[in-house]
Formats: sequence, structure tokens, C-alpha cells
Amino acid sequence: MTKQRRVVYSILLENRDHPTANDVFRRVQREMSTISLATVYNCLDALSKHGLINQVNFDREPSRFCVNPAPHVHFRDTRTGVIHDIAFKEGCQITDLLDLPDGAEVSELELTISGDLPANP
Amino acid sequence: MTKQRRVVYSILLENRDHPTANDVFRRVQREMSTISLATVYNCLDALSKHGLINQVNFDREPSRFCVNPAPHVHFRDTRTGVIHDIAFKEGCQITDLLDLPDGAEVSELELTISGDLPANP
DNA sequence: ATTACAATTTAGAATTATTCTAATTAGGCC
DNA sequence: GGCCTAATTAGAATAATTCTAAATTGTAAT
Repeated sequence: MTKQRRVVYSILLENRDHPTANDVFRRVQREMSTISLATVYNCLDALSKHGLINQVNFDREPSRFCVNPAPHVHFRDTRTGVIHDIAFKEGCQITDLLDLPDGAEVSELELTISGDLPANP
Repeated sequence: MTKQRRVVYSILLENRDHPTANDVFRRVQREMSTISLATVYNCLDALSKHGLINQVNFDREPSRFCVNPAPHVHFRDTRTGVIHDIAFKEGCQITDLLDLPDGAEVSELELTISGDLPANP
């Protein structure tokens, strides 16, 4: 854990709005003006590899980053663009619903959903 | 449906191995040597928009294209790199497993899985 | 047929998120 | 302090995709 990684991580914890690498860069710059974009990428990568954060991809848009450690999927509200974390219902295994070949071992699983959320009154 | 779109589509039907746009380009060139890469992108986009094919994204790798019209998800065998179509079990709705907010309406859903498949003897 | 029009294709340039490179800096340990 | 490794930095490079503007095609009307 270097100073830079700590700052990047704390920025992510501070505002869990699934920022892009560039968003993170701009936020981190405010409190560590000498940081470089490459470092932000390095940090995000390191944090990802150590399982502290998740990299979230919607189609081919810029990757976004998520500090939620619990297993969950992502729902993008097409009206607002906001990405929501969606948890699984109790004791549900997505792979139970799939016709996976015998012996298949899942190591990574990414589920992204786009749709409309009812307006919040 | 232009000549180019027809060729792109037929190439995809011919070999359902989830090729990238560039793969498609190279294959199409063999029977229509004047086609351009931009056209292949245009065609893939047009076919996608009309629901004839699906664009498949694994993380930030180049997009791949899939002619399987049935609802399914994608499993990449990490050993061979091959992408397999995985169907849902009878009458299964993935969203049933999720804690979606009331009234959420799903318009798109992409599920990608990476893992190991047992070696085929 | 010929013209007119819109949509598509083409070649190449432009874009952009991300990765790479090489040099510098920082931190830990003797 | 000096040494060593890993991390950071700035900037260049990469690569998939998109954009642009000109040329082509197909179609419908005259």
C-alpha cells in the first residue's frame, strides 16, 4: 500500500458512484496534485488484483470502478445514467440457472443490466 | 440489406466462433476483396441494431459477434480461449434471483463468465 | 433510359481509453 | 548514509473504434 494507492482507495470509498479512471484521477488530483493518470491506472489495477475493488464494464464504455466487496451485479438506469449495485437474493446461485457443461468451473462472472428505474417521487 | 451486409451476415452464420470485427473483415475480404473495415463495422452495427446478431464484450477486449438468436450467456474457457454459448435452463429468469428495485424494467442484460472447462478426452 | 435522391460504402484520418517505456523517486533494511 | 526493489511519473505508443468527406449504389419518378 503506497500513499497513492491509499488515496485512490479512499477516494473510491468516499463516493461510490462508479467513477471512471479519469474521474478518479481528477478527484485524486485535488488532494495530491502531483499524481499522474498512469499511476491512477496502476493503482486501480493493483487494488483490483488484490480484490479490494472491482472493474465494471458496460459494453465498450470506459471502465468504472466499484468498492462494493459483496457479490453483486450492476444496473444502469438508462434515464439518469446512474449505475446501481444489485444484490442477489438469499442463497441464489446464478449458475444454477444455466446449462453449464458438466465440470465447468466458474472463475469470473460479470452481469450488467440496462433498463429503466421508476422515477423517484 | 445490402450486398455487404449479406456477406457479413453469411460469414457469421458460416463459422459461429465469436469472431472480432477484424476477424470478420479478413474472412469477408476473401470473397469481397474491396470491402473496407469501416464497412464491416457499419454492417455489424446495422445487423446488431436489427437484432440479427449480438455484440459480445469480455472486459475491454475487442468486441465479438454472435449469431445465436436465442437468449444465452457467454462462457470463455480460460485454457483454450474458446467462447461457448450457454443456454438458460427451462423457465429460468435471471432477474428472479436479483434484488431489483420495484418497477425496474430490464432492457438489456449481458452475462459473461470465465472459467475452466474439463478437458475433452 | 435518365435524372434525382437518399443511403451506403470507402479510404484514411481522428479519437480515446488504456498500456508501455524509460527515467526518476520513495521506502525499507543493512 | 548507501543499496535495492518496487512504484511513480511524463509522455509516447497502441489499438479498437468512430468519424469525415467523397464516391458509389440502388431505387423511384419522370
